[in-house]
Amino acid sequence: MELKEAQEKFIGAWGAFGSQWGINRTMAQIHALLLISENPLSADEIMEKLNISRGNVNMNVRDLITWGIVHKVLKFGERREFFTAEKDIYKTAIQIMKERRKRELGPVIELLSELKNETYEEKGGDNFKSVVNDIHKFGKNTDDMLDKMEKADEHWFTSSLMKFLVKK
Amino acid sequence: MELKEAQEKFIGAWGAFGSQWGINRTMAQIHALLLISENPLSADEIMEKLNISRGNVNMNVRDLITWGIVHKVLKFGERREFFTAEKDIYKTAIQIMKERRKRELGPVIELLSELKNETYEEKGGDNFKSVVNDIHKFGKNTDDMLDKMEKADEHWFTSSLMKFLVKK
DNA sequence: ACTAACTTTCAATATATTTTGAAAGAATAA
DNA sequence: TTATTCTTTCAAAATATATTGAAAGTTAGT
Repeated sequence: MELKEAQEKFIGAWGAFGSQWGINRTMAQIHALLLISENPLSADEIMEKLNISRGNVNMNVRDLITWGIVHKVLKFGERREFFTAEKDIYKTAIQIMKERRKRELGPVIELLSELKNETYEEKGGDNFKSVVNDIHKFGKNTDDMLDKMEKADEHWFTSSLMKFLVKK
Repeated sequence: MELKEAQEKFIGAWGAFGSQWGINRTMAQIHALLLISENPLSADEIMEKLNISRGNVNMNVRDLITWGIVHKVLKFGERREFFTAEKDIYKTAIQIMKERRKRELGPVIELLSELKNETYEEKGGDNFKSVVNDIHKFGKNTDDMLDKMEKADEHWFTSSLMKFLVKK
């Protein structure tokens, strides 16, 4: 196989994978491209390699930056901006979990707390109350776990956690 | 707050949450509705409560069934089918992880193995090779972890794992 | 076999999301 | 200041996804 072909397969797969998790295909592809590039790339290079418009590159790169997994790189004597992705896959995964936790899990847990503490005039709704309680508990557990993971050092995940879980 | 209002809030939130994770809003709402219903519901009841068409209910319910988190319930003397959701939130979460693992993680790991074992004529692509290796390793770890979780008993997650992770 | 009750299918339609590209905005250099 | 290079914005267009509903299919009772 040619290297280029392998790289394109990788980018395509990463894009497809991302889009099953609510990340748009192009954003995931840009991430993949930056991940495997030897050097930071300019907007023009991304446009060219992925065959997408300038506006599209700009929007998705900025979005990746807000996710904290892509960074601007300034080169001396160059006016343009270059972009690079965090290469440590562990850090990247933690960063994504951290963001999703903040953006999505947080609001849900808040609503569940609210519903949990609410009182109702009517009788019934026992199953509703118990489901809300259970999900709230589960959500809190998950939230605490993610909190711990975020605060843990870089290799804790693969060392302690994985050993605990996998015990090979 | 009225019970009904609380329930609608819950269904809405669950739908919004799901759609950020690649699950369509209606499917997530049907799931939420079945989750909090005291009794199994018929297609007509789902149509009515969520204000959606018969075809939509049918397709999404069937999809939820293939995910293994909603089940058909037959009532004696009733010709229609009724549907209910697994009420144990832990089981539901494990089931979703199990399915996603099978459907999405599997294929990606397979591609990564393939790319990893590939040999290239050209020089270079060192970063590409190392990224493929790292993601492959990470993917395998995650896969092993999920495998362990699936095989573990029902309360392992909240008991052992959570205690290990959270240590409150 | 026939009918009534219910379920499934799927082409057409509606809705939502993504992408484009040209114009406006910013930064730097001359 | 003015030109040049690069970045950002955003309305319009393209694309993708979800939904409808009527027709076809199925099942069970008479």
